[in-house]
Amino acid sequence: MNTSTDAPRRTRIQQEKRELILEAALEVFSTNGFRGSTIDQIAEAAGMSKPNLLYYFRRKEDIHETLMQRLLDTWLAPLRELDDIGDPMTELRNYIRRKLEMARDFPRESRLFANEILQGAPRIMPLLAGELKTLVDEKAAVIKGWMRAGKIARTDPWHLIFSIWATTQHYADFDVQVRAVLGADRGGDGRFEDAARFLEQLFLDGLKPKN
Amino acid sequence: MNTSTDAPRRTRIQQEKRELILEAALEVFSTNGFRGSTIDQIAEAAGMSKPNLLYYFRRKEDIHETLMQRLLDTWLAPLRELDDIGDPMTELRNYIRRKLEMARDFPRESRLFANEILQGAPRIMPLLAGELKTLVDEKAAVIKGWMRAGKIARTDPWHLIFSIWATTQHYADFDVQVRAVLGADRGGDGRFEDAARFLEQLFLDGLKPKN
DNA sequence: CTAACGTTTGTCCAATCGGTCAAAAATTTG
DNA sequence: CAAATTTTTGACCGATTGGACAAACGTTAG
Repeated sequence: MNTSTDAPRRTRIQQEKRELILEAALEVFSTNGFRGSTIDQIAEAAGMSKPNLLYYFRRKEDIHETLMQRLLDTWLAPLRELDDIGDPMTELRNYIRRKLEMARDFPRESRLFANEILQGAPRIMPLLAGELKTLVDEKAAVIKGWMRAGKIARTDPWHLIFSIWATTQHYADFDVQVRAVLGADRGGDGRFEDAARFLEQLFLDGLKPKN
Repeated sequence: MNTSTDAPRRTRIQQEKRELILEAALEVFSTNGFRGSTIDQIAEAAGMSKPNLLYYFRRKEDIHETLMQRLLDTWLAPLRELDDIGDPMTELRNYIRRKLEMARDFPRESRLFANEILQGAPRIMPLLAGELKTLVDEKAAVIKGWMRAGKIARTDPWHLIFSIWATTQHYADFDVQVRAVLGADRGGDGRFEDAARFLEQLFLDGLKPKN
C-alpha cells in the first residue's frame, strides 16, 4: 500500500488544506445533496475563499468524487471482514454490530452515500455493478455455505445482506425521524443500544413466540 | 371529509392542471431532490410554460408542500390499518406485505419522503414529532399488548416498526443498488417476490436454525 | 356580440451559481 | 538576501435560477 505510487506529489499545505476541504464538503454534501450544495458553502465551512478552494479542487465534482472514492472503501470494510472460518452466528452478529456502529459514528458518510443512491447513483453506478456486486456475491456464497452446513436457517443471502444494510443505515439516514418518533426520553444517546438489542434479536432469533 | 370545506374554490381546468403539475413535480423532485429540481424541469414535464405553472402554484415550495401533505396520508395508511383485533402474526404479515407493495408501486413517493428526511426534514419536522409520533406510539401500544398476551415474542415495538420501514422502503429508495447487486438475472421483476418471501421469514421466523 | 373572467405566454429581472484570471501575498529554495 | 514557487484573494464572467408582469389569448355568461 504505497500511497505515493500514483498520487500526484503534494506539499504539506496541500495535504492539509485538501483534508480540510473534504471534511467541510462531507458536512455540506451530506446534508444538502450534491446539487443542493454550493462551492461557497463548502469554502466557508472550510474557512477559506472560493477561489482558494478551487485552487485545490478545480471543479465541484472533483471534491464529490474524491469523497465518494474514499467513502466506499471504509463503508464496505465490515462486509469484507465477514469471515468464512468463524462461527456463523457470531460473524453475523459482529457484522450487524459493526454496521450499526458505523451508522452511529459516521452518519454523514451514510447520508452522503444514501443521497447518491437515491438520485440514481449517477456518479458511482459502475462501482455498484462492479466492485460492490462482486463483493456481495462472494459473501453471499459464504453465507450459502453456512446454510448448506445447517449452521443458519435457509434464506436468500442477498436479501439478508440488503436487510442488514437497510436496518442499520436507517439509524443514520433517517435519524431525524427516529429521534422525533422516539421522543425526548427514548430518543437520546441510548437509542443505538436499544437498536442493537432489537436487531440482534430480530436477525438471530426472529419474532416467533418462544413457547 | 368534505373536500370543499377549507379548500379554495377551483375551476375544472385548475383542478386538472394542478394534478398534472403535481404528477410532474413528483417525478422531478423524487429524482433530483428539492434544491436539485428546477421549475423549468417541472413545467416541461407537465407540458406547460414556466409562467403558466407559476399561475397555479405561486412558489416552488408550494408544490413541494402540497405534495408532502398528500403523501404523508397515503404513506401512513398501512400502519393505520394495523388492527388490535386481528391475529397478531397475520396483522404483521399483512403490514409488511402492504408496505413492500407500496415500495414497489409508489417508489417515487418513497424517494421523495426519503429525500426530505435525509436533509433533516426541514419542511415536515412538526408532522414527524406530532402526527407521526402519535400514530406510532398508538400502534406500539397495540403491539405491546400482543407481547403481553404471549402472541409474539417480546421486543421493542418502536424499533420493530423502524425495521419494517427500513427493510421495505429500501427496495424503493435503494432500488438502483438492489438491481445492480442482484444483476441481470435476479434483478428483474421477480425481486419483489423474493424480497417478500425473505422479509416474511425474517420477521416471522428469524434466522435461527430449525433443528 | 361583448364584457368579464380565466388562462397562457414572451419578456424581463435580480440573485445565485460554478468557474476564470491576474495580481498580491506568503512561502520555499538557492 | 533574492529569486522562484506556491498560496490566497478580489474582481469579474456567462449561465442558470426563481419569480414578476403585462399583454395576448381563450372561454363563458348575459
